[in-house]
Amino acid sequence: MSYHIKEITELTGLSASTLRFYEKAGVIPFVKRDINGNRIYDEENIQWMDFILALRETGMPINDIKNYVDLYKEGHSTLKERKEMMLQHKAKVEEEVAQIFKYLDKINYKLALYNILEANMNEQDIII
Amino acid sequence: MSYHIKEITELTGLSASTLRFYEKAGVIPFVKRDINGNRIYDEENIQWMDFILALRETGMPINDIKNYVDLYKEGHSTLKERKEMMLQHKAKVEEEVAQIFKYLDKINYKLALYNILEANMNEQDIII
DNA sequence: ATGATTATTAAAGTTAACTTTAAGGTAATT
DNA sequence: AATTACCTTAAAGTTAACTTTAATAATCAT
Repeated sequence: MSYHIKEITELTGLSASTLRFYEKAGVIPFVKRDINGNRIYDEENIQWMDFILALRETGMPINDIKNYVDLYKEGHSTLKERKEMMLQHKAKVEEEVAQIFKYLDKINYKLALYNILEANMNEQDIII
Repeated sequence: MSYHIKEITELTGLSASTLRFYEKAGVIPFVKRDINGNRIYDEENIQWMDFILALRETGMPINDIKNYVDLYKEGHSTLKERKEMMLQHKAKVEEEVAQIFKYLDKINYKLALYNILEANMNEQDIII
């Protein structure tokens, strides 16, 4: 199965210009063209995008993703390097999530205060 | 206790220019000045910053934080509105964290593949 | 065969969140 | 008295990640 850019925008939620931008930035490799020069995406492209989006959505900069893709293009000799990149990225994301939980605690504390304030205000309504 | 900007950079990890930028953007309210016009931060400022950083580090845009601070300045009549903001932000952050976990699954899957590939390569080393 | 839809490119524009620069003021140290 | 270490402002510059624009081309439906 092969798809034109419009179908990929619907599938990924990315705009056509973003898809072109990513391809030019070296993030989406091996996109073929039809006779008119229009992009044609196959299953392999879609699988790549699925994974690349996981990297982007977890905060990996596009230039780092490009570096990862470049290593992939070089072949199996770069396997260890790519694995190392993934391990480091995973560790970074997990650290960030741990931080977010700490910050969520502060937000929850604030919400608890709001609830107490609200309760007190209701009491006054009754007393006065 | 009161502090100059240098001490606050050490305390928060934010640069002096970022602190000035935040203040100008309406994110850090009620910062006083000494006789020479230099900023003086007190405990209340520091507590605010601590909370404001929780909002920023969980992805709230600076302009939204400014709106929140503006509501706070308006007084207790905006309590419900502020609570609503916090509830929505909390929900958004929790949704984002849930997404990140899904993406981490994909990264872990990739890592599992790398481990299998590595194991197979070692086997070949032994056989050949 | 004409208008709508879809695609292409290169280049310029946008936005958020800062950072840097330039020009200057004050205060303590040597 | 001069150097050092702070601080101030306004304005310009930076970076990442896109988006928009402009000019052009192919294909499809009426």
